Amino acid sequence: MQYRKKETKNRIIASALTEFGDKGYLDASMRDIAQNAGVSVGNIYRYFKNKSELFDEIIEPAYCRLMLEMREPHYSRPNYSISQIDDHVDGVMKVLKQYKKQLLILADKSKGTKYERTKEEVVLYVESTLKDRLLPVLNGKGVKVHDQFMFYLLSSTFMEGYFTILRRYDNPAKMRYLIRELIILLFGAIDERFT
Amino acid sequence: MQYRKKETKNRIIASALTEFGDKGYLDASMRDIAQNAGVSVGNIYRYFKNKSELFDEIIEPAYCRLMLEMREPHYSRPNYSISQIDDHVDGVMKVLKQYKKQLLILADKSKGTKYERTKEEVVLYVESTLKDRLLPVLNGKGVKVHDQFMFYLLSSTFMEGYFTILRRYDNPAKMRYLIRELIILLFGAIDERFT
Amino acid sequence: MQYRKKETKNRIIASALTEFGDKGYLDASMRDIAQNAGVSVGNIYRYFKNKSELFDEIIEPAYCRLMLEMREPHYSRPNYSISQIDDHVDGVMKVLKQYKKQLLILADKSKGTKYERTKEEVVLYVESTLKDRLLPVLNGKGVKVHDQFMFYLLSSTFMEGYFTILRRYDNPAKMRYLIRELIILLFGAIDERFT
Amino acid sequence: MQYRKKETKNRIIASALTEFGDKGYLDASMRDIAQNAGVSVGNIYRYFKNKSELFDEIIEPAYCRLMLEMREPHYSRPNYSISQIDDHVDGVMKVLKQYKKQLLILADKSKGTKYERTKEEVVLYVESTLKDRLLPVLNGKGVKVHDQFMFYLLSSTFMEGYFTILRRYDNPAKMRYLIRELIILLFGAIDERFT
DNA sequence: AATGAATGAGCATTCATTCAT
DNA sequence: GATGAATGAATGCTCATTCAT
Repeated sequence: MQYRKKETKNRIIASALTEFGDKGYLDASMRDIAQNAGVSVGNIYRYFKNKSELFDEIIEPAYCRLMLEMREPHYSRPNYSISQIDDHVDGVMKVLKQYKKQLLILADKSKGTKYERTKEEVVLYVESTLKDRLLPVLNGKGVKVHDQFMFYLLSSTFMEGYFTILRRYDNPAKMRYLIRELIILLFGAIDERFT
Repeated sequence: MQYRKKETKNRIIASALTEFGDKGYLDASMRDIAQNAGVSVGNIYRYFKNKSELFDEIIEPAYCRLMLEMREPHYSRPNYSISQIDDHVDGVMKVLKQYKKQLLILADKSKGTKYERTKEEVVLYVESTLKDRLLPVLNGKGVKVHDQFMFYLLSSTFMEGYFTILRRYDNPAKMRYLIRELIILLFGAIDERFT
Repeated sequence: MQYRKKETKNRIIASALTEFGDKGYLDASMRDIAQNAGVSVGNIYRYFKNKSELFDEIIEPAYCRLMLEMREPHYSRPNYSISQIDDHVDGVMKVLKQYKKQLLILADKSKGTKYERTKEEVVLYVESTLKDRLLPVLNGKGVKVHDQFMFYLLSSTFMEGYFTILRRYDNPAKMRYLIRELIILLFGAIDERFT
Repeated sequence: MQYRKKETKNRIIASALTEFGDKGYLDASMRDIAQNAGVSVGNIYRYFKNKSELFDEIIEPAYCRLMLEMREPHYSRPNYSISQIDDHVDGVMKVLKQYKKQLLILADKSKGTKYERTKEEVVLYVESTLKDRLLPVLNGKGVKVHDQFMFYLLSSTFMEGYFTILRRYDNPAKMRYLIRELIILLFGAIDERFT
């Protein structure tokens, strides 16, 4: 056995995930986390230095995984097709299966933590890949993009679509279907409008 | 005599708008609102009965205006055109000019108040007008909509687009342009996809 | 006209009398006193230095009058008769007509002020006159009083009887009748028991 | 392990009893209770939900015991004798031994709580038993009672006598003796006067 | 003489965190 | 390893008092 009991730690983490997901970092209560974990308040502090590090330890793996995933080439290759969309969705689904709760917390419940800008980071990243992919095409066709904020808007809108799906569904098949539709809706759309 | 009364109230309101906008209702601090307004804690309570009514008094006019606006016929008429989009954008712009900060608070920072479900209300309303408008058209064309959640997703995505624009811009002309683009992007898109 | 407007001062005093009588010194609210006097908060402080001196100024005359009255010889003459009781009641009634509210405040609502021990003072004084009057008689008859606290108890009981009457009735004739009955009840009683 | 828990609770209760007894419910300060108990403010709230429940938890047992005691038959049997007085005194003494401080708080320091009318309740109850017991006797003797308020006055006076004894003495033998004297004084007296 | 806006210390209560057991 | 008792700073709010007008 290790220095800390794995099972206790897991119960704390599970309880914290729910609490952070329900109330957000700032309004989450250590007492409630302890209670729902069936653990004493003090004992949490044997496993985690404080509320902030409890949050970090729970959220960091999801954050890292997300950052890695975002850098996968199939999110930024310069053209896309149905099969590429499916690569994309496959990749996303793998992350979601492991980290759905954490990602929702990252998106909306991380105010007051060092992760509070994660959603914005992702949006900015998606925006930049959108630009890389679409601008050359548009320039090649002589289209002048009047407002580059449209890329940001599209990116942000896209991400919110994701989170809307995440919040509603657990069924992977369903999620996969809807994400696919969302991509086609938005990026089918943007290609047509700009090209 | 009124002796600065109006000006103090305005300073409190301005400070509260910022505080609620930054931290949300629950995490906003009356002490901080007072401090940033350059006013003593106790003095706030001359103007507002308590934290909850301070929030209400600031947010309610925006909420009412929003609800009225939403019921305007040009948001739900059964077909749309560029000129109708412009009606829509005109209406929205009038609300935004007055209530931008308040609407952003309504959208994301009103947890713990009676307004906490406003964004969801609006999304559901938009969803239902979308269905009313598109379903007959689609049925008329023999298109079978496989998943009605797409209406919700589109509605939610649309609203988030709005709020993204709001957060970024203050210039009305700019906002008008972007909202117009957003509508064309999403609803141009959806018509094509479903029809 | 004097330095301060008499009428305003009177309105404040009347309002304060009611407030102190209802809630006692500590729980009385300067705001409420001002409101019920139809006067601004700040203005009270032109007439009275602070809450404590407002109380003092209202209560002091009654206190002084009470102390004077208590020293009147007919309260302590060494024997008593129906006519002496009537002297007593006459004296008391004169004080009550002027100072009923104040006396009730002195009795029960002066916690936190320098008058908080007034009731006790009076009880002790009555106790001592009781002793002066009865002890010689009792000794003369060879009666041994086992517990001098009985004098205190009788005195205290007597005073509470007074205040019970005061609280209930405003009609002087009624009060006079009841006070007379109370005296006969208690002091008729004590004479018989001890003699 | 319970680790001082019981002892801390007792210290809080003791301190609260003193504080409520000194200042009354409304003016009692949780800070002061904590300080005098040698406990931090927050810790009180581990043991008692709030000020109101701290008061209730301390006072309720005394209140219940008092109400039970009051309904004992020997307080209302239609005639009385020395032995019955001793039953009465025995009963009262048992309550007093346990709940002296609480009864004094109930009597004078419970404004702002659900117990604020307890003394009045008791007085009214005693008044009604007095009437039940004396009126038939008086009617039987052809005595006309001119003013029924005398029953209330006697009852109130009697109760105040009780509380006067309570405030002064802790010695049970002493209290027993004085209560006995008080009853004989007042009810010896009343019988003679009315009969 | 009067107003009522403004102040700030005080209140009851909560909660992340520490620590004796 | 674990408990939960204890701490104290922070919160929303009130109120006697002061002061600019």
